[in-house]
Amino acid sequence: MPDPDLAFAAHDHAHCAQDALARAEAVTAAAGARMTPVRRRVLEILLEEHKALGAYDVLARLAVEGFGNQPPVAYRALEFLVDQGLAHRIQRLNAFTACVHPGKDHAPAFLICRTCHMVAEAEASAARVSLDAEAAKAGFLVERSTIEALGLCPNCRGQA
Amino acid sequence: MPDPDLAFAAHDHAHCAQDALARAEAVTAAAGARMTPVRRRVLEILLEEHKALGAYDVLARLAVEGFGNQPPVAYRALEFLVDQGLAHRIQRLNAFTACVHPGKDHAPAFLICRTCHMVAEAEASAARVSLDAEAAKAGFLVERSTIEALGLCPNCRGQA
DNA sequence: CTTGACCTGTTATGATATTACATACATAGA
DNA sequence: TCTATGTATGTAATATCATAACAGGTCAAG
Repeated sequence: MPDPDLAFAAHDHAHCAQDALARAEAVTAAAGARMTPVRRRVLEILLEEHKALGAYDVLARLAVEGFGNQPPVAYRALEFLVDQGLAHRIQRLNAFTACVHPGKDHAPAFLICRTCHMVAEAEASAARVSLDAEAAKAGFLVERSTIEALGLCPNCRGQA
Repeated sequence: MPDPDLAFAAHDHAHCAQDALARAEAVTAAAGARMTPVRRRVLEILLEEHKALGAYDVLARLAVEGFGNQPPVAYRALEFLVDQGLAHRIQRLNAFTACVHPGKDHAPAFLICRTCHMVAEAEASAARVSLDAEAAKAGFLVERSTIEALGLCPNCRGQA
């Protein structure tokens, strides 16, 4: 993860989002998957901010733009994006966020600010190694793991 | 955590559960909290197996036993138990599991078997240290974190 | 024996997610 | 080009998870 925790830092977000979108196109092309209008639009919506959106929030946006307005429309597009590694599901929030580093094979930790609700990705490999090792002691084989932190982002810390 | 990953090992479960219950009484007494019939019963239900139960599963059990049969009855008892550290919420499952080590101040990782659905607690401090450090690099202050692993428990690995 | 805090129960509703089925589209093979 | 096949989308209906708001009951401190 070359640009850690981008989300909290001031950055050219238009560029950030456009870059992620371009990479997403490349990723799906490489995987032989189809980046359809709904899917692209959902990704764009998620990319607008470094926050997590609920499926119904996304759905509402889609509906006014003439896409379907039933839950499966949103859930399917979101599932596709998650499968392709273009978005992540935040368990703690029952919500979804665009991946900032599409293309990289990664399983990040998420830093969720309880005040401004921004969500950043953080490198999680060290934590995962510890977890896998601890699980191995019990004979448990970890296939996937969820690591999410709730707390205060640098900006909100300053204000408190 | 002195008896790591108890859940997956053969053990005298009646004793395990009874011990947890006894400690729970001690914990609540020490906290000046009330271990009422509903709350005790919910804890007992959770202690019957090393699995996670949804609030509505618990509620159904309560209802046939003459307790209230509306969701808040279960959610309130579960919330109480979680607050007291007597139960944990498993985010990934939207479900709850009894704490195996009540009284110890701990924030474990959870090992969730995708086949038999058993849930074990594992030591998470090393992983937490890594996570906190990584977050600190971004200026993020971690207040609480969720670490959950999905995979195969020793028993189910054997069968695969 | 009353007051105040807390617990329980109920109604109602809100929020999140999936199943099932019908229709439309895209692409590879005849 | 046509058409068969897999895949994507749209919709209705329903399942699952969770909370707000309020009424009544219990308990223990003063």
